[in-house]
Amino acid sequence: MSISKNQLKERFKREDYEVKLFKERGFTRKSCSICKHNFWTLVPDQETCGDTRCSGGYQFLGKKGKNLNFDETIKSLTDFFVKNGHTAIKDYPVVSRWRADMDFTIGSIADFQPWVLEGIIDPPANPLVVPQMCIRTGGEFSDIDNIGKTGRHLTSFVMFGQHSFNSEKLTGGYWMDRCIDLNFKYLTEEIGLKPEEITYGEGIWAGGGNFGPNLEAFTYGTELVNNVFIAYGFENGAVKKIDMQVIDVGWGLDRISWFTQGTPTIYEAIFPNVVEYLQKENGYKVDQKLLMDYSKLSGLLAVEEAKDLKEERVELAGKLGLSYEEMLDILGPQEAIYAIGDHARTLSMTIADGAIPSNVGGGYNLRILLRRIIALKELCNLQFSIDKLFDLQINNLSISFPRVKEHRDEIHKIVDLEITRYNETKKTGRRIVNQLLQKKTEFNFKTLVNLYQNNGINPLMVKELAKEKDLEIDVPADFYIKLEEYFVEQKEQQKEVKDKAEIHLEKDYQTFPLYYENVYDSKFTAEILDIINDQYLILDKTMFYPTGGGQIHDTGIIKFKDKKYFVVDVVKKGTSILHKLKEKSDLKKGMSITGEIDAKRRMAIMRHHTAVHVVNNAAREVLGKHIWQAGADKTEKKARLDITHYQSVSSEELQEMESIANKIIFEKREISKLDLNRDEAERDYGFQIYQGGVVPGKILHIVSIDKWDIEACGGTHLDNTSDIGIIKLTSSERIQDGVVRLDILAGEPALRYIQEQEKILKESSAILSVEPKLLPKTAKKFFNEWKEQKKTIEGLTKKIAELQYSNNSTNSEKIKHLDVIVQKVNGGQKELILQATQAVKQYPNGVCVLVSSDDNRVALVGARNKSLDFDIVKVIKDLSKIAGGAGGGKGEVAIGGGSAVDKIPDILIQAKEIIRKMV
RNA sequence: GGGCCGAUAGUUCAGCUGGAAGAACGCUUCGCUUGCACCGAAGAGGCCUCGGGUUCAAGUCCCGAUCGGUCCA
Repeated sequence: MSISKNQLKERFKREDYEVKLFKERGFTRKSCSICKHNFWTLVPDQETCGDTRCSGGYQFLGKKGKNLNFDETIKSLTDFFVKNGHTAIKDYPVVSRWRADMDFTIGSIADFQPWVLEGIIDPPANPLVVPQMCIRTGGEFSDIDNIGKTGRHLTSFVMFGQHSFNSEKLTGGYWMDRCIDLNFKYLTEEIGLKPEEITYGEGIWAGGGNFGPNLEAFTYGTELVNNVFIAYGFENGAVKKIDMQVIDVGWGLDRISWFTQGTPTIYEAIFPNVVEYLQKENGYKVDQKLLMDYSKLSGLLAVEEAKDLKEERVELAGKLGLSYEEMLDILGPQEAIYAIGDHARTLSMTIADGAIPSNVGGGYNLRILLRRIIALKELCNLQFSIDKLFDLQINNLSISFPRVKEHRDEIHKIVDLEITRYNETKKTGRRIVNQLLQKKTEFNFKTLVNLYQNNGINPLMVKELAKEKDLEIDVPADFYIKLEEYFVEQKEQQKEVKDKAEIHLEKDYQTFPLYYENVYDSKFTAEILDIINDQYLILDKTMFYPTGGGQIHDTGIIKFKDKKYFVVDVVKKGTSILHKLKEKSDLKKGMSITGEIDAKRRMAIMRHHTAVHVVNNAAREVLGKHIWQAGADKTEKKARLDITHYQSVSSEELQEMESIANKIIFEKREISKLDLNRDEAERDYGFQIYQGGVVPGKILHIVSIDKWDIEACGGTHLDNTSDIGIIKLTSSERIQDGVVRLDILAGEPALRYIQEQEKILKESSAILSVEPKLLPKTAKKFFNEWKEQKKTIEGLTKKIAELQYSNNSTNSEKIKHLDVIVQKVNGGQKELILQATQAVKQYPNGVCVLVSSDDNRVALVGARNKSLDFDIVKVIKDLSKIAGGAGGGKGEVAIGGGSAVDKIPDILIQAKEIIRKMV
């Protein structure tokens, strides 16, 4: 399946690109004198293809055209294509919940993957156009660091998708001829280009295992739009025409708008008021001619080719007649302003669609964007209000995407919270670096990596902090490259995921699901379509729900005549539902069986599942409109609901949700279920229905709780909320930044939980002989008393020790010049230490060994007077050996012990013996 | 999704190869002074996050959980 682009290129010949328009108008096919790519033009002596590099940069800057702003451009394109037989559909959210393989919508075609492109469901219209806002925070197109520097890169942009779908069963589609006709027509008639100003460059597009030819429209040194024709794929290594051939034209809407206005950069074209605001607040003005020259050259920066951007920019400065430093000085703030505008726009859009800055997933990219806004603001010492900045971008976006302004409050709240968190991190970072500086730690690579990875302090920050202390720190120039290598090493060590052994089906069977008809039914009859390995039963229809959509499968029995077979697992494979029997069986294809699901278990599962839907909206009511379901799990015993939220849920909030959820039960709300076509459902209810994430298939099972919650959900649900009985939210935890997990019990398990809690409460209060109401107060009292008594004991032990050894009449024994005390006492290790040290204080030549049997173990402590030269550690070590353990210590005090309690008398004798031998 | 780091007094943290829980600030009381981190003295304040394990002995070593931070895709 891996064929290089060059190999692909050989496949496509002149006839693959020569569309009707080229023949009719007399376009000539030429090879670009610079990049050698083929292109089509109406100007016979044109030498170059028209791409930016080959044309020596952008030629349209400063040249006003149609002057279409962002929103006018959307309208212009929409009107044109609708007029030409396309249906304009509503754009999709930028958070791509319908796809498991990515976080954000990265292209208009993503709206139709995978269901439409795989032919499973029909496109909502054919042909169609969609103004799709897209987010790209990384990759070759928009390395975040380049935003603002190249004049053309954005992290959010509208890809105005023009799509035509062609397959055997679809009608209305068109292919290359009409596509290029329309393309040419729009560029000439609507944008006002002269036919000879347009060239079409030949290219190959490849992605996702498919490929096809593409024609890029160039004019005035810029690519305006790429017409992609996805036609081929691979099968067993051979190239094959695919069943669904798609035209994927993604009009770079922001760029078109820029082109028609001829502003220095794309940023002035699409959010002029933001650029203006940021400049005005800072009294920043830049020479327009310099800016224009700079922008023209910036367009040449070959970011895509992974060259060293800095090197190129040094060159660029030279061309402007400036040194690199001068350029940064003069134009740096301008670049920062562009980037800040871009980032605020992306954040507004993504948060509005339900994303939250976090430490995992797509949320991390958002966190980086926000932190860049703050970092750039500080780096260039810019003055402006973050709130105002976001308000401006929210207003801008809301003209064409009105939903953004509905989320204004949450956007501000989340942004504020993130800024607070960032400041905290920086504060901590400052402290850590200062500590390291004080300790005169060497800032080597390892230290820098640790600071960066663990504390989020990048080398630049370290350098700055050091500077504040008048210290110069050497940061390796290739820090990030080295870091990259370090990551690669780590990655190689990672293990592969083990894949489960799966049942492979030879063919697709159709099992009709009975479980939607009447969810309270439990008995049915069916015919065996097939049985695999004598254990996996496939029926023509079934009431057994297969695991899916976060809901666990049913269990039950299959009966044939008088024989019973237990169903222990149910899974869905395509359109077949497999019933796993507990044991291998003698059932055969074609037999007629009766089935019965475990109705009690099913009921418990349904209670939990419906409860999850109820709680989901309760969360939205209590916490805010930004709440989306981020995952769920429903079983017989409990349910789990993960929701998107930017901070931990307090116990008060949890209780409020619980109250609201139970109110919905008391109100006996009806639950209706209906099957709708996917496109109809999306149209009527919006993307809110995808709470549960990816729902495959053409027909969606819509579950609707009266005036409360509507979701596309394949699970089984009750008919009325009152059937849930009771909902108990037992806990909430923040499983990651931006995601909170709620633990939910419904029905019987909820009751059992409450009873269990009550039992614990009663048992606890019985121990303390108080009524449950007084438990907290009493517990507190006891805890405080315990603490006080602990202290009293400590004080008393000390006193006892002082008293006991204060008079010389204690049974000390002279061994040579030493005053030796050997005693069996009571107490633990700590008390022994206190007593022993007290004892030797009384004798200038004092040596003390104390033994106790504490908790079925021997505790041994030895001490000597400070001024004495005597190895007490050795004594204790030897004695501990007798006790069956070991000991040690340093200097004046030695500690040891063992488990041989019966050896204590012996130890007492040996202690004196050992000491005697040592002096 | 994959890593990494951290949790000790009210706060910020130290605690080495396991062996008697510490500092600074804050707090209380007294003294000296009354003005922008005053000074001096005394004192209170710790289930060392939780649960297992190793050990005679764990704040310290190992495993797990919880919470927090951070980096990458």
